[in-house]
Amino acid sequence: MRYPATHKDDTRARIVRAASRRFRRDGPDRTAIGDLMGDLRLTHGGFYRHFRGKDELFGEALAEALRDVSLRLERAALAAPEGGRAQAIIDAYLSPEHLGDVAGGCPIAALASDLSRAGRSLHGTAFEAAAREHMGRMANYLPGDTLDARRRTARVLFSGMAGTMAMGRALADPKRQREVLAEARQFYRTALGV
Amino acid sequence: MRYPATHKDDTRARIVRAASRRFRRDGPDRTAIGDLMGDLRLTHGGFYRHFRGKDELFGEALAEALRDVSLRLERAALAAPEGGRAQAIIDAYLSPEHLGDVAGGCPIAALASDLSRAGRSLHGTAFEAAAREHMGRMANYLPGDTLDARRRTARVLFSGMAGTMAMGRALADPKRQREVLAEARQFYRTALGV
DNA sequence: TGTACATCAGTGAACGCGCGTTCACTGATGTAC
DNA sequence: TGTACATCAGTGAACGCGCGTTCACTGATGTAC
Repeated sequence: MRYPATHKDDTRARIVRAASRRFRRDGPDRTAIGDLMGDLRLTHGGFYRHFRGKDELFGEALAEALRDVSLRLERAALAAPEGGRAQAIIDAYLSPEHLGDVAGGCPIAALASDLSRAGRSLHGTAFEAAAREHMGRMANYLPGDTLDARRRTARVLFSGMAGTMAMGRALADPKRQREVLAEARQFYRTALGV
Repeated sequence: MRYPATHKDDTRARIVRAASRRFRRDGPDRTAIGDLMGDLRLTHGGFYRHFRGKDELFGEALAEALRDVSLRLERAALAAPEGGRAQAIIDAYLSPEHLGDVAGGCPIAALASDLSRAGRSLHGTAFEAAAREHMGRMANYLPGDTLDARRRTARVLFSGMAGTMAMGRALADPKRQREVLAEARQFYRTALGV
């Protein structure tokens, strides 16, 4: 082989990482394979040694992005004292830093309508699994009597906060953006009683 | 003139209406001018007699869609008894009918990430005005001591419900979709105390 | 140890397609006389 | 009332561009002998 045995896996992983950022920033329709490969100083032709096509990459990139964000939120939760973990998650998610970092932020917020359009075609993909995992992980830090109730809360909370994040990013004025985030943090903390 | 004086305005309005449905259903990048004009049995060339380009149409179509939805929600509110209006709005928005009707539903839910990407370029457009109007109109039916507080609630509520709607549509199983809607209706009613 | 060969990640030209936009033209009707 | 002309919404060919995907080729390295 031309390259060490790990090289191909390495390249593949780097493509997924670059894609997860570009997809979040520009959306799937405005992300070109050529630009993506250019991020790694490669050319577009080589892409097909790693993926069947753009759709396959989209699913994987989305899943990785969500796992990333989810683990980051978990770290924020664990850094807070036991009683303040739900609040820590809400504050971390609805932070100005997150609003400013589309490319590294929550893929649900960055790609809400693309996911909605993908609809049934997402069924059974790595992203669906990652979403379930994410809701389960977050449920551990949310209030609720049963695990099921906490999972329900996670679904409503995270889809709601993603919507607010998307709308906040559409605002032109940074001051208004921060206000909306603050309003939402207040709202969700009160709603959850944390 | 070849056509009656009202004809051109008529055609323009019909283009906006068709566009508002196609944009919501397929997203701006997958909506082709040719298809759009085909909806009215016209050809693509004539489009430029009415609009400077696709972007101009996008802004107008979005604004009309939001005004439409907003007025529909207001009618739902007014059909309910005085104490139940906020609930009526939440129930109408988070209904299975709305989930099933992307093309005729809330453009914030249908186009959240496209709006987020549009960012500053939305500033000063008809859509921005329509969004402000919508939040103001809804504020009339929400709880809160001051108009400003009710407006804040409207922003959080509608961006949140839009996110939940987008995520709900991404689910493959209709039963799960209805569950998520019911959870969210419960959540927001409780949060607003209505 | 040295040599010939096989492998395969990556290259870049080419193909096909869809789409936004432009533009010369059409033809039905209103208007001027 | 009748005729010539102007108007302009709409037509459809054409242009230019970007992009996903394919494919023959490259060339560095591992392997066989």
